[in-house]
Amino acid sequence: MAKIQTPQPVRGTQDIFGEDQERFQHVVETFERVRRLYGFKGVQMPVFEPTSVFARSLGETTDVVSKEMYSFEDRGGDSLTLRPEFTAGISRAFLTNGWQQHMPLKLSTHGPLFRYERPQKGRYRQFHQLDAEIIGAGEAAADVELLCFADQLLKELGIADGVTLQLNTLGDAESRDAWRDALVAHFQAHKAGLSKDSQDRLERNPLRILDSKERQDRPIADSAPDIDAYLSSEAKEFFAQVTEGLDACGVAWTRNSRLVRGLDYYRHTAFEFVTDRLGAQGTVLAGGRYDGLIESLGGPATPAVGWAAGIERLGMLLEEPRPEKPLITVIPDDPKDEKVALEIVSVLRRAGIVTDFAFRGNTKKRFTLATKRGSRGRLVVTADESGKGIPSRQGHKIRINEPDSFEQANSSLIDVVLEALKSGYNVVAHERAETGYAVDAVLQASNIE
RNA sequence: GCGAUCGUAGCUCAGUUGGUUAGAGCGCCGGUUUGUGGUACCGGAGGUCGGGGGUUCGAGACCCCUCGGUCGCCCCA
Repeated sequence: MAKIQTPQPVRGTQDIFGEDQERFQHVVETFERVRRLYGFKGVQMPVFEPTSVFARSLGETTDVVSKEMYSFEDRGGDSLTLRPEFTAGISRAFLTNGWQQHMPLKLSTHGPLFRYERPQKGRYRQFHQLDAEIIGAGEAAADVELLCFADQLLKELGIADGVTLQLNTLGDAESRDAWRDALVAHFQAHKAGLSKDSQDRLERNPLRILDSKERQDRPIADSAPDIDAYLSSEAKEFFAQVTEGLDACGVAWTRNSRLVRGLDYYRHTAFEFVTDRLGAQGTVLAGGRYDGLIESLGGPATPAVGWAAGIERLGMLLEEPRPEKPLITVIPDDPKDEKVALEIVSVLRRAGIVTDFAFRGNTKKRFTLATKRGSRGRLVVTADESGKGIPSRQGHKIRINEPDSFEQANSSLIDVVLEALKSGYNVVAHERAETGYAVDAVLQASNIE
């Protein structure tokens, strides 16, 4: 028989399972909880959009657009792109749904994004982000609220230690353009001293030379003019309001005048929460103000701010998550007892008890499984010769034990389980078993049909 | 796209300068033991050594190509 080649996953994709899945889930659940505290509405977006949505808003010359997008033609001949980020799609939705009426609109979402990049740890071709945006608010208070949200999220995830908020302003459109011209002039004058990468950047993305890691670029980048000299008084005032607001909220920040954004649409506030624990993938949450974006998509001039955070990266920073364990495993003592056991399982689950049903193998195997899954207690269902048990069948009793507490039969777990069983049965009798670390009980159906 | 490094059982890895039937631990399956089943002991299954080509009497080890992982650059969350 010819052996067929097993399929490989697509490069840079991941199957998230076990502990990774628990980390992922914890990040998303914490995000969902905190965003409600701040009054952000959830929203779901399509995973693909017309290519022009991203091409126009991100800037044609950016790396993301020019070489990292998953773009394809559909059967109707339209060029579509798997979303490489959230902001452009949300802006498009804002326009096509007439969400102007809800301004200022606070939105949040999370889900998969796609970028054709070289995979590394914490960087995938299909990756996942949290996202928060405030659309239609030009006030610095919107920036402050968004940053407080981010700060609280990181704190509640327990990863704020070792993470610093770096803050900068790119000024309004005029400030930014004037600064950019000055930078280009400065770098042009020192072009010969720049690294090859940075010489390329001079054409495409001169702002990026500022945070170059190339040693030979540092003196030139460090001596480049700061934005401050080019800020209009309005832009200066705006940034001051943001920093004062952060101080009022108790959010720690540091000014990084070398912090810039890669995408064209950013104005004013730019920020990154950075950790030193993830190597080259140190940025854990980043964003800024993008007042020009919606206009560039053909809409009315609409101020907006937002951020995004990598779920995988946040998950990697989390403390060891405690695994999900069933509270109790129900074990029929004999195949004949399975139906009754299932009935009990249903009653427990409906009463809110996390219950596992051991359905494979002999009784010993079922106990082994209960141990392996880490359930705190076992509930064994056995036939009861006294005939006092669950009516309409021949009579059953249960035995509950908790292996971790051999000495204490009257543990809280046993009480909790007995209490839950009362929602479906009358517990007519229960007593400590002869072995000393278990409780036997007889159940009687409480509502007889 | 560039540079470095790695790829042996389901998992983590060992396999000495190329040399007979490729090993261990954990996990899995079966059995014995045990205080309700933790533990301990015995046995078993499972590998075309990422894939393809080459050098050689002989390759898991050497060479080339290719596909993946990891780290850095680029870019970015």
